Amino acid sequence: MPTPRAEPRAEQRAAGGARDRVLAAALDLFGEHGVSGTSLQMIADRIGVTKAAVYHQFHTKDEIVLAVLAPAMESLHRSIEEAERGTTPAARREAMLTSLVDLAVGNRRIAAILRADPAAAELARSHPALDVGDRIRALLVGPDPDVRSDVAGAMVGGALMMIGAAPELERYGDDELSANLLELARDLLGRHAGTARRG
Amino acid sequence: MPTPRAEPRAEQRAAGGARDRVLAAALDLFGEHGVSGTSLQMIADRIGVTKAAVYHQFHTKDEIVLAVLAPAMESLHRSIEEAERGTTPAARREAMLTSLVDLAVGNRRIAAILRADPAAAELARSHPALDVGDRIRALLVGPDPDVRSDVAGAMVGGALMMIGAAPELERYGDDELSANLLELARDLLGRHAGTARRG
DNA sequence: GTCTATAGGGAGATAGAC
DNA sequence: GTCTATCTCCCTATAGAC
Repeated sequence: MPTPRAEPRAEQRAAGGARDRVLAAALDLFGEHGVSGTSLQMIADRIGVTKAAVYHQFHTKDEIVLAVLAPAMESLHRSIEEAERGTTPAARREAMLTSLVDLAVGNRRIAAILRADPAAAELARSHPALDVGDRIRALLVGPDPDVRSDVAGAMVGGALMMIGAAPELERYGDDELSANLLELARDLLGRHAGTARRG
Repeated sequence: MPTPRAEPRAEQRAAGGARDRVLAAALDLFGEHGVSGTSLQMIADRIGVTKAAVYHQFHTKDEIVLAVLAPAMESLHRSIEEAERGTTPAARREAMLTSLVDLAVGNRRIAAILRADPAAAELARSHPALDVGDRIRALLVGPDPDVRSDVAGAMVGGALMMIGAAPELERYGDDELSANLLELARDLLGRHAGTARRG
């Protein structure tokens, strides 16, 4: 067979090209020091090149942040659209909750980044995927929640955001963690489903 | 009667002295932009003085961060010590949970700061009050938790950290919020109390 | 794709006058 | 307690050679 593309060199194979190595290093460092606390110099040092080499891949720091967050953002967006197609409130809640748990567990470190930086969260909102807090909340607790549902929804959201930062959960695999999170979250949200009347 | 102390001037009365005005501005700005995202220039501008005036009160930025966090840290420390004096696991859990909810609700913005910056969290650990994650966890879920209790404990911890960042909860008063949080957290943690055996 | 070199600005921090 | 002025360092970002 012919060679459609040149073989990547050893350093590139490690993470699939210079661009990907930048993103991998950025993901690490954002998690350790926050986005504001991470400089391009740190990213360059981590992969053993100079700042200028990093700038050849991404022209601004914001581009790097967005590129790190993009896959999770897009996945979240697809999950919301899909959940909104559910025909009953319970079905919509269950679909959103399942996707959210999977997403949070599968991207523990990205959740930690969004948790960890107001600037990053704002940047993410410029992406057509994360001005979606209201849509997620509506899917989880309905359009007009009472206090208790509101608090339960915030607890679930907060818990999912924080799982990446909990050292005692690192020893659990994705499947085990997801199953337990899902069960407890369902419990928290579902307890009063259909009975949430006021007065 | 004599005058034991000079009257504070008008600008000082607003927040009780220059030092307190710095701390108040810092609390605001840390919440808005994170700790790393807040410069001394921003703090100085907010209260209408120069950086040098701020440096007269605190010799480093870290000092400001610690001073902002200190009251909550000390309160947390006292709560842990008190909870550890409980005579049964259930009593210790209940004491810790109650204090934790009160603390988180009463200091929503400080929780947001700790949530929002790895550097701030690390700084806080240098204070003799917040290498205490393990002690809190032991009080909430016992010394040898199963998966489910571990996840439940992390959910409660995460939820409490995030409540300051949830816009939909801002409209609730402290009492209403505390009551609902406490009830739901108790539920999450207590469901399996005494039955958490393995094998 | 990576380098050296550098521009331009804002960061934390200090000195000394008022 | 606050100011002006200044220091040093590191940041993001750019230019141009290899």
